[in-house]
Amino acid sequence: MAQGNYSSAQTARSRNRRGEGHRLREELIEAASELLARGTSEEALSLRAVAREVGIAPTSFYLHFRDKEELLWAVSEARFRELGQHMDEIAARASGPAEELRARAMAYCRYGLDHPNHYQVLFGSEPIEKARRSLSKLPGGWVFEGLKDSVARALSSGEAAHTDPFLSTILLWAALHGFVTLRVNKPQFPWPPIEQLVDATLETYIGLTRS
Amino acid sequence: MAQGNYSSAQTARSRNRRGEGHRLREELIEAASELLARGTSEEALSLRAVAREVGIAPTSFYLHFRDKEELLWAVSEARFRELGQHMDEIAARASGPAEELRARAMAYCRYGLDHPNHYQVLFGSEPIEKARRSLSKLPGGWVFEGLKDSVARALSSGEAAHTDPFLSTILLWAALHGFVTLRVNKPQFPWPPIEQLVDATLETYIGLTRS
DNA sequence: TGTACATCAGTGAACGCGCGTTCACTGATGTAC
DNA sequence: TGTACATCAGTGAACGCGCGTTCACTGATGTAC
Repeated sequence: MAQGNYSSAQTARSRNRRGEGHRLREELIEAASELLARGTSEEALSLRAVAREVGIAPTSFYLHFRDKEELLWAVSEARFRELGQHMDEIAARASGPAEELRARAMAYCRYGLDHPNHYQVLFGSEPIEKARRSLSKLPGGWVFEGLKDSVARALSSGEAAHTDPFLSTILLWAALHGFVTLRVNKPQFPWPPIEQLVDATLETYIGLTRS
Repeated sequence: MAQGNYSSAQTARSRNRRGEGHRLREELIEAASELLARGTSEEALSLRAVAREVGIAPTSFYLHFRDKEELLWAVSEARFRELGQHMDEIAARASGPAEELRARAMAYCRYGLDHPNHYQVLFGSEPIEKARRSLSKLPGGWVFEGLKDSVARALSSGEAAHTDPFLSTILLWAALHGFVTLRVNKPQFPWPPIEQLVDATLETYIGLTRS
């Protein structure tokens, strides 16, 4: 009897109860994230590897996703939620708009440096849907909006109240993105501590000075 | 008679003359670059596709490279040279340190936006050799050095002569890198013109004002 | 000047692998009667 | 309470593909004598 051998799965999987087939969808998303976290690149990630990780037959993948793109879309939704929550939590502990913005910026960098392959899914590849959407409907757009609000509060509480928050946020975002991705991709470069880079950026762009 | 069919090659290739086998090496580098320019991603690039493009048997690849990594290393050397020359040429036409720095920064962005997959090879992936090297020996390190010199000249000719050129160059580089990669990866985002972003960056980091 | 030969530049068949995707199928379980 | 059945959650065999890599080979050409 030639039985399937999905040996990667930790526990022999038992099928979901009737009406709970959708749970497999979440399992697939988390398995894909796990493989990414373990070092598989977004491009190298295969459906078969994800199925193996979950402990199902390769064909069962199609019960919940049309293809890899649809899976990665779902992964990015989940990871964006995670990044957003992470930033909100850290920011909530800060006192005052300046510290909050700094906390948000640092949380963003930490997430990218600690989860480079998840970060890559979020910001390092073209999303599937090319249709134009409003900014907040864009995948992860609300993370940007959260940052922008924080920038706006910091600006209006400081000396640079006249500066355009939208432009400032773009400049800040691009800087943080640059720090994260270059540091990940060029680890041999003599990088200063990330805090120094973030502080220098906030100081020059937003006019924040370290308290 | 079953002959190999390397149909991708434009012209039927004739073998190199004795003592000129090394020419195939250059052909392979340029073929790989061409495929990247046409949209194949760095990861998806295959030895067989490169061989097909050149018009040789897949096995002939091994006459000049051990594997794909070695090929990509050679591609990045060639493309770094190209980027450096491009920046130098554009900078040479500028008048004064401020305009020269602006020209360099814009040339960097233009290169990245016009050749996203080449840019990806240069700055978007980990190089093979992990050994620590001096900055100028790092692949493309001299491009950074050129930018740093330009930053230093602009700084000392302006009002911010006290600022550290090394740190300023890192901040500038990361900002430019962020503009390029985010714009490429998130084309649906309402980006302002690249010139506006670069000018705003130079103004805040280096203290340049648009003449 | 003629020829044997070494070398150089590349070939061609073959391999095993993992992949995405298809198709018809299975077997447990909840439900209608 | 018992049972037939529909449905749901997932299986398993099979396919063709392109890939990296191996190995022994070929055939043109320059060179030594």
